[in-house]
Amino acid sequence: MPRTEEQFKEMRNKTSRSILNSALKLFAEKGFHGTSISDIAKEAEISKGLIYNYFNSKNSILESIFDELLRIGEEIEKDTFADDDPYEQLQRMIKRSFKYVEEDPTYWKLIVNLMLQPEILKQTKIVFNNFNDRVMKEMVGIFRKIGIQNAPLEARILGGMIDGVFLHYLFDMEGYPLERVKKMMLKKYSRDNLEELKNQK
Amino acid sequence: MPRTEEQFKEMRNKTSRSILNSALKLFAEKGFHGTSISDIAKEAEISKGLIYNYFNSKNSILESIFDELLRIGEEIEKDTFADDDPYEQLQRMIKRSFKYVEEDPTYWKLIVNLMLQPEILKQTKIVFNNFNDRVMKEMVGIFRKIGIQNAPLEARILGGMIDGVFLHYLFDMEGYPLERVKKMMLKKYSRDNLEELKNQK
Amino acid sequence: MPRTEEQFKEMRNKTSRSILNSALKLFAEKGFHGTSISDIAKEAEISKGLIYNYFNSKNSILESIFDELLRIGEEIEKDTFADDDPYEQLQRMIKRSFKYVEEDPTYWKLIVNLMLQPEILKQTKIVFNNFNDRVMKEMVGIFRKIGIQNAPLEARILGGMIDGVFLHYLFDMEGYPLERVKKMMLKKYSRDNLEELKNQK
Amino acid sequence: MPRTEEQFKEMRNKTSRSILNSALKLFAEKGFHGTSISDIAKEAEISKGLIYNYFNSKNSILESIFDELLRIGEEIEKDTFADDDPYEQLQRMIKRSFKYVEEDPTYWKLIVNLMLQPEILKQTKIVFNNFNDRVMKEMVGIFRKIGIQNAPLEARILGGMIDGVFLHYLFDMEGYPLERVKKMMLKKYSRDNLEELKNQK
DNA sequence: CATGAATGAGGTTTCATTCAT
DNA sequence: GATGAATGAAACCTCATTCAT
Repeated sequence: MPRTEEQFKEMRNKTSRSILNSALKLFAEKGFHGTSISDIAKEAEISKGLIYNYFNSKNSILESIFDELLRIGEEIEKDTFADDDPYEQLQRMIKRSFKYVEEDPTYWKLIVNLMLQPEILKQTKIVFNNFNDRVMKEMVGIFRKIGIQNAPLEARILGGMIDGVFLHYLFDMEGYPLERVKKMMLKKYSRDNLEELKNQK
Repeated sequence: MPRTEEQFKEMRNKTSRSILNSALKLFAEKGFHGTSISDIAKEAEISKGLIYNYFNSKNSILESIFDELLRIGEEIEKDTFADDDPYEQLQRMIKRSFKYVEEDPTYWKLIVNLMLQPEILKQTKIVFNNFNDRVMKEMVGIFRKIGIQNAPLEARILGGMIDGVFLHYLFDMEGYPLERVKKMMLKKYSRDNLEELKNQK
Repeated sequence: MPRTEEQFKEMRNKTSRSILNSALKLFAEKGFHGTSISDIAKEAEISKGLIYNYFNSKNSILESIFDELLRIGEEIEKDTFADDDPYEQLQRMIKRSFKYVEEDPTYWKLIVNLMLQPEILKQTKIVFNNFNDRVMKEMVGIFRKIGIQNAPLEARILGGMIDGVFLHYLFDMEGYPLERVKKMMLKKYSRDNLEELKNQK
Repeated sequence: MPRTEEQFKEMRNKTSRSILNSALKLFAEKGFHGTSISDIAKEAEISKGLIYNYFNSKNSILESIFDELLRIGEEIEKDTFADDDPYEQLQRMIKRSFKYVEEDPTYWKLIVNLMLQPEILKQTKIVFNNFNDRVMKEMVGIFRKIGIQNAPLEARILGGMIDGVFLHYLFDMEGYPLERVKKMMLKKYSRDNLEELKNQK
C-alpha cells in the first residue's frame, strides 16, 4: 500500500496534515464510528467540505492514518534491530517502545482500537499481525542468541508485558508510574538478570 | 386466558438474555457505535421494536451489560483472594484470569473497548480504575507477604503481563499459544522462582 | 350514525365505559395524536390488548366518543328549545350551556380540539357545523320573536360570547370568575335589558 | 470560491423562514403531534435533513414560532393601548383584533391549539395567561375611564366575545359573516351605546 | 375476557457526502 | 482552494396493532 508521490506531497500540505492529526486524535479518543466528519472539521478548524478536497471519504482518512502508522512502526523496527549485541538490543527495544508510547499515546491507542474492531478496516488484522510476527521473530532471535530456553514463550511474555503496561498506562495516564515501571523492566531484562534466567531450569 | 405470571417472566427472561448476549457480542466485536439496534435485533432474531420493550435505549443496554461485567469481576475477585498462603493465591489468581478470558473473551474485549473510549459510558473509567486499584492492592499485599522487594512495581508488571498477553491473544485467537504462555507464567510465579527473585537485589 | 343495539349495550359495559372515559380525558388533554393506546390502557387500568376487544382501532374509539358527544348535544338542544316564551328560552339556553361546561369541561375541550384539527375525524366539521347552524337558527328565531333587529348577527354575537367565555375558562379554570360572568350574561340577556336593546337603532 | 457571508445569511434566512412558515401552517392545521418533520419538509420543499441544519428538534421549531407569536402579540398590544380617549381605544382594539385574525388566522389557530394542549409546550400557559391578564387589565382600565360599572366582568365578556367570534370564524371560514359581525361589535361598543350601558343599573 | 410479548410501519434525528458559488 | 447549505440513507425510537395463551 505505498502511496503515490502525489499523495505523499499532499500529506505534507498543511491542511491535510491538520486533518490527519485531528482525525487521529478523535478516532483514538472516540473511535472511528464515534467521530463524525463534522467533529474532524471542527477540530481542524476548517469546513466540512474542504475535507473532501483532500480525502475521498471518512474511510480513506483512516486508511491514510493507518499507512502512516505502519511507516512509523517500520522505522522503529529497523532502528531497533540494527545488529548489535543482543543484550543491548533488548534494552534498546524496551526503551524505544516506551519512548514511542510516551511521545504519542494516541497512535498506540488507535492501533489497539483498530485491532479490537477489525471490521472497520479490513487490512488491520493482517497487516498488524504480520508486523507483530516479525517483531516476535526478532525477539526470539535475540533470546536465542542470549541462550535463553523457551525463547518463543519468553518473547510472548515480554511482548505481552510491554503492551499490557502500555494498556494500563492508557487507562490511567495520570496515575500510572510509567517511568518507574520502565526502569524495573529494563532491570529485569538487563544482562545480569538474564544470566540468572539462563540458569533457571 | 392470559398467560400466567410465571410464563411471562420466563419469556421476558429469555428475550432479555438474548438481547444482552447479542449486544455484548456485537459491542465487543464492532464497538458500541459500530453496532446498530438493527444488528442486535438480527443477531437476537427479534424485531427492532421489541428491544425497546426491554431497554429504554441503546445506551441502557450497554449499562446493563456493564453492570453484569462488574458483578462477574467482583465474584472473581472475591473468589481469588480468599485467605491462603500467598504463593497459592498468586497461582490461583493467574489461573482464574486465564480461565476467565478463555471462557468468555467477549467480556474482556468489551471492557478494553470501553476503557479505550470512555466517552461512551461515563462510569467506565471510574468504576474500572477503582476495580483495578483494588486488585493491584491485593497483589501488592501478596508480594509483600512473600517478601519481594518493590512489590508495587512487581504488581504493575504482573498485571500488565496478564492483560498484555490477553490483548495479544484477542488479536489473534487462533495463532496465539495461550495454554503454553499460561504454563510459563505459572512457572515464573511459582514458589521456587519467587524465592530466587527475592534474592535478586 | 346511530349505533346498533349491540353496540349500545357494549357502551354500557363497565370496561368499555372505562376505556371511553379514559380516552375522552386524554384526547381532550393531550390531543388525539398526543395520546397513545398505552396511555389509555394505563389510565383505564387494563391491558393494551383488551382495548381491541372493544374497539377496532384508536380511531374508532374517537368515533364512539364523537357519537356520544353528539347525542349529548342533541339532548341538550331538545331540552333547551322546548317551546316557551323566548325570554325564558334564552335564559335557559345560557344556563344550560354554562351547566354543561361546568359539569364536564372535558367534552367541550375535546370538541374544540377536534374542530381545530378537522383532519383527525372527517365527520367533525360537517356534523358540528350542522349542529351549530341548527342552534344558530333557533337563536335567531328567539331573537326574532323578541323583536330584536339584526337577529342573525345578534345570534352570532351571543354564540361567540358563550363559546369565548368558555374558551377563556378552559385556559385558566382556577382563575376565571365563571359564576359571576354567567350572572352578568344572564342579566345582559334578561327581559329588561333586551327591551332596551330593541330600542337601540 | 466560497459564497460571501451575505449570501449565506440570505440563504439561511430564506430557508429558515420557509421552515417556520410551513411548520406554523401545519401545526395550526393538524396540530403539533399530527405534523411530522416529513410533512414540514414537504411543505417547505426541502429535505428532512435540512431542517436539522436550522433547528435542533421539532420542539425547538415550535419554540421559535412561539417566540414569534409573542413578539407579534406584544406589538399589537403596544400599538393598541397607546394613550388616547378610551372610546377610541376600544374601537381600535376591536378593529385590530379582527384585522389580526383576518390577516393571519393561522397564528390565532395555533395559539388556541397550544392553550388547549399545554403539555406540548410548558411555557404556553404561563406566558399566554400573563399576556391575557395584561390585556384584561388594560380593558378594565378603559371601561373604568368610561365609567362603566362592573368593569372587570365587562372586560371578560368583551374578551370572550372577541375570541368566541374568532373561534366560530375558524370553524367555518367561508360561511361566517365576519365583516358584519365586526361592524355589529363596533356599534355595540360605540360611544353612543356605551353611554346607554352606563345608565343601565 | 384478559394479558402483555411481539411486530413493523413510520416518526425523529444524525451524518457522510455533494454541490453551487 | 474553501465555504457551508442541501441531500438522502440509515440510525434510533415510538406506537398502533396482532397474537399465543
